[in-house]
Amino acid sequence: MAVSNAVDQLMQRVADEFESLPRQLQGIARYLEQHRSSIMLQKVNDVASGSNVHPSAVVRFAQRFGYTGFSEMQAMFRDAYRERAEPSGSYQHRIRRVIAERPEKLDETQIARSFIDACRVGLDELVERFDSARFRAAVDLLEPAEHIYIVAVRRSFAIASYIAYALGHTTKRVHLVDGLGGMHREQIHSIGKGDALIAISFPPYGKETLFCTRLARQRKAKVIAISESDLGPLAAHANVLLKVDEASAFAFRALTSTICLCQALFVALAYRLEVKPNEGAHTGDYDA
Amino acid sequence: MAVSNAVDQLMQRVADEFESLPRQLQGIARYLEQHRSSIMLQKVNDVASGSNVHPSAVVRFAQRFGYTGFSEMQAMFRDAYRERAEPSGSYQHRIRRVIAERPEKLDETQIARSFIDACRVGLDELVERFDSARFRAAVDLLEPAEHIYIVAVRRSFAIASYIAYALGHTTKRVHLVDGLGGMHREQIHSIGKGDALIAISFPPYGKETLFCTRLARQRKAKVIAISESDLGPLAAHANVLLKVDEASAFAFRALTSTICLCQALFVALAYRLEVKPNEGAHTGDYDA
DNA sequence: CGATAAATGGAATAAAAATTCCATATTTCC
DNA sequence: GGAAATATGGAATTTTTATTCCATTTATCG
Repeated sequence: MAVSNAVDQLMQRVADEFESLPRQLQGIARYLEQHRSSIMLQKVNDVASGSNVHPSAVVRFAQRFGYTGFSEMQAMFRDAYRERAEPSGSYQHRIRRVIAERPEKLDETQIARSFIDACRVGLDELVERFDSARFRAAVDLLEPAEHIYIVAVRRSFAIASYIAYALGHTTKRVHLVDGLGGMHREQIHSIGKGDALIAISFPPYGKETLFCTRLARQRKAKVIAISESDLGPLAAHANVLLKVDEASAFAFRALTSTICLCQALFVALAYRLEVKPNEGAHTGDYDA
Repeated sequence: MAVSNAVDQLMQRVADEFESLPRQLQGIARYLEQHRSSIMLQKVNDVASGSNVHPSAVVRFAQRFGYTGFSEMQAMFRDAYRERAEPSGSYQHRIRRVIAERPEKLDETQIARSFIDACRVGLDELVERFDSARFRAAVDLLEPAEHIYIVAVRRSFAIASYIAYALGHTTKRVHLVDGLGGMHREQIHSIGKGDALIAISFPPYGKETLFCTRLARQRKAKVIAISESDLGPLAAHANVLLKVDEASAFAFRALTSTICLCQALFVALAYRLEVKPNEGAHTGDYDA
């Protein structure tokens, strides 16, 4: 966790001066930041290749920040690593230490780590319990639908928001039932046979979400439900239910497994539809 | 995902054959075991000195275990470190290799598992690179603010949506800059000293988000930025920047690490404010 | 638009580091 | 105890890697 001061100091200075660096030196700066843990192992040519510059540019970069050359700057990364070469302990060891210590008042770092650890466990379980047949069935239901409706409320709305955004990369007609102006009913009213609804809800279930799934089913649309159990009220109205058992810590339930599963669902659908993604590609300044 | 790697295999063979090694090679064996985490950084002369042998003995040791020389054996230590230190990069490289090597159609299950695995790696990195000082600083900035503004667009909007929902559990005055009716500017216009802005954006950055962070800073509000790098445009206007390096698979970037970090941030704030959560508790049918 | 400064590409050179090969020492075996 | 095999020390050589220095290109400024 606590990284070496010298590397932090260098990276801070690099960040401070970034705007005023020539283009190539900016590229080297980005490369160093992305690969700071392995700079100590790389040849000047590796850094140059990775940054799309000539090795002499890497030497100039180092000299600009006060080192005699790449070797001296690299030695600093290497020394920093040596200082902390003792293993920091496995995940289990660290979590046991936190539990054993358990100070009466947790500080922010401990809270954050516990929360993140709980989320990691959640993802581990997501993999273990992954139901291939249901997942494939969900993709099968989404693929032929021209219109896809999405509904979720409050905590889960973030997921619905993302799915709507992601589906915007396809040519599906996407209807996000966001309840603007209290118009959940009006927004779902047009659903019908041949359409699909993605409904996301967890206990205590959102009335709006339940209403939408019931109506969708009545109208012979396909319902893909995302929830924590087959035993909840969503299951009865769903053609397929994808189960997510979200982790929780400090009484707050995570969303990581749900967003992960939904992103995977979208990626699988995109793959099926042969969508060519433009995320990560710089398309002017449209994405964020 | 942790595999018995080449280093473990070598060390096991060395252990098996230890008794039958000449005295000097035994000394090298001990040295390697004691310093396995830093062999990748050492010159053959360093290993020789540390083992009280001549460098040529180290070359002979390596050759005895099937390597052409010290360099080849050392490269194996180095590669093992790279797998651990940059799992995301290595994983992304691996998944690209899987895609490249399998021109046949991937099925949904493979896509889902790969995506989830990438997200797990992302969370592992979130823990490894967790910056306590920055995280605490973010909580310190949010705690005293009466008004908290949140801005993110498109893909990242899901995160903003969740934060707004979560903050609804506190008595903060929450302003979600959702751009309804094209009114980003109007929604942020009231921000001022003593307020806080949470801005979430990744390359390519949202103009709306950048505008809001600039204005917030001009108005002397505190800006908590969530982005992937100190070198991006958000950093210049942020009081504190929380870094998230999201995994991506099949050209789609995940959101799991970002949502996880933001949830941890909220939980830490809630703890600081001594908020008593009602999530997970059945309070009629309000939550979902 | 031209002069000047800065940035860049890259071959030549320098330095560092690994390996080879051989003389000598030590160990093993008959 | 001596011959043969193996181990060891180390200088010379080779290979690898970093740095220097300069020509060319690009950017900046008046």
